[in-house]
Amino acid sequence: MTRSVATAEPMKAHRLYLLLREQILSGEVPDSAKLPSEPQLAQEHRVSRVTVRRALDKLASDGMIERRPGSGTFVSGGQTRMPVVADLANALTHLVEMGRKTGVRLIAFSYVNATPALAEELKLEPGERLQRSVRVRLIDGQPFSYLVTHVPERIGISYSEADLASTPLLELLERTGLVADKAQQIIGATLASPDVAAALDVEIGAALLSMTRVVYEASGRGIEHLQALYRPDRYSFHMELARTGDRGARRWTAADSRSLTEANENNNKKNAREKRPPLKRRTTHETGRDPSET
Amino acid sequence: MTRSVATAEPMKAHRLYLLLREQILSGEVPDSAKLPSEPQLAQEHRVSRVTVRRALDKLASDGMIERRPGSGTFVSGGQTRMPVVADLANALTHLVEMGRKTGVRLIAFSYVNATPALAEELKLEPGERLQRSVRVRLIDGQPFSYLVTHVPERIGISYSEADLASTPLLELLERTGLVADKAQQIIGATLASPDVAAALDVEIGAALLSMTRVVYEASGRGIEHLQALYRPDRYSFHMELARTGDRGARRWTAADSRSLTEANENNNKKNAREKRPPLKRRTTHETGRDPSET
DNA sequence: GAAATCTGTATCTTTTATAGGACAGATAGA
DNA sequence: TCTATCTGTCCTATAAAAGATACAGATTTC
Repeated sequence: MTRSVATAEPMKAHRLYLLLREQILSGEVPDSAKLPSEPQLAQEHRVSRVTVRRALDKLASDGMIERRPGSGTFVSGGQTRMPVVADLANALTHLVEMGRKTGVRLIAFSYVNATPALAEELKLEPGERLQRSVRVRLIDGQPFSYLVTHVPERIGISYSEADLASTPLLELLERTGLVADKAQQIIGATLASPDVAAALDVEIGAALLSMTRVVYEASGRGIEHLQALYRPDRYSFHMELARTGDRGARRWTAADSRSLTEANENNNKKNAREKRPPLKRRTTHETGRDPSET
Repeated sequence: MTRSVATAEPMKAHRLYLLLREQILSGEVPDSAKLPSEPQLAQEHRVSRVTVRRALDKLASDGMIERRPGSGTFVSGGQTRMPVVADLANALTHLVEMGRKTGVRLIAFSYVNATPALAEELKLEPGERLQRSVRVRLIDGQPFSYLVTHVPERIGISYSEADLASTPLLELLERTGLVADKAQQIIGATLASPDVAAALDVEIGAALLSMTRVVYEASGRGIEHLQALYRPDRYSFHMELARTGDRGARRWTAADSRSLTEANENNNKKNAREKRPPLKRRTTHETGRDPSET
């Protein structure tokens, strides 16, 4: 229960903007292709031309489209997102090796009581003390993931706040002698709430990839609960599958992998955004701070 | 370029509604817990109480919360979503075995020219003819996925429109003697555009899980391009991971799996929604139809 | 060169989401 | 019982998003 709804923007226009933006970025609308005319868009989307116009204005100021009076509106070149790093199996360990600068911002750090849901997932007693931390990961200075982790207090005290801002949590855990044995991941999707929207530098209603991961040690007790939110334009899950087995019992075997997606250079144009509301962080009793990136 | 933006709803209210809904459904706010008071919510989220009220009204009409004058607003019991079926590796083949009734609705069927993006992904010539089909999968009568598939024409003609409405595409392909060799999947997130929103029976701005899959035959040529959109409350990707290897070279090995999520029964209450706009399907030149479920 | 179809621009109106109060009735705790 | 704190209701005011319309200038097409 910490979040806030704000922003007063032309809504229909903004929606249309997000939609078109997506279609362009995803390559659904080819580069240099001509968009439907404003009246057409207006009709198709059941809004007035003024609204369409507002959406296109935004796209134009993002440098994503080019408007040619008399002829039409066109998609600017080089818009399609391209996956860049394919990072096998786990984490971002390889990113560094690949020469990308990653960073972490510690946003919040506190100790809380386990909610029933958390306790159940971690297989702990309800109400048990947990260390809660909120971090944002950056790649080349750009935020791409928002991580909320919960770790049993007895484990959490073995490392410092500063450690969190510089070292992957799993590594910290294993340093303390704990052995991660198995884990469970669930991947879904959510809307960006205002605080994560601010942290990830996305619009408030934007779609985010979400991953919930619970790591267990051999004894079966949970040692880490991670709730991660990713910017889908900067991070996505990739997997290569191979067809194995004979007919009748054919299967796909997965070689799971994740990958970062190259941020679109064009989007940095007008992205010195106007609206960065005076959002109040740490609404509850979190002792927050913003350590420098690593 | 077929989509429409519509809907005139209280926006901030709606956003707040979605947010709270999520927090409740995800168990972030425990069952039977007391929500912050209306004035509190108003302050935290920087909106007026009227707006908070509208959001809560919606939640209440969904049966998700219970309001007790004088004391507060409480989360109704049995809200947390529970995963039900864990379907290993590929597809939904196991669902049937598990006794769930699945169905397919064929929404559109046509032949189109490959866009550059499609051609590249499928490793075909740009402009090549493709069979395009749009389907919606149902589980127990409830839509959970929206599938847009593209298949090279020469392959597509080997089965009928009716086949599509009754048989999984991959099976159809392999029936024709084609051998799927490898595939690539990318999982991300998107916003629901009006047409898919209608098809999946979700709100228009809702977050959707998206998966893009390209299947190749041994020769390396693409034989299927699938763009799938999932309702995250009904479908999500699950994976169990095991920690393998010694320290220094430890890895997570994945046993990929997906799972369906039990739909929340409470939501069927007022879900005879008012607003189901007279959306026009098949905006382009698609010959559509709505075959009965299988 | 005329017609059709674009985008650019400007003005005016309608609609409505949101804010901000005031107040009654219910409930819980001191 | 008194007080503080809820939700339930009703009202008005304001800001602004969205719609409607008309027209100028560019471009393409025939």
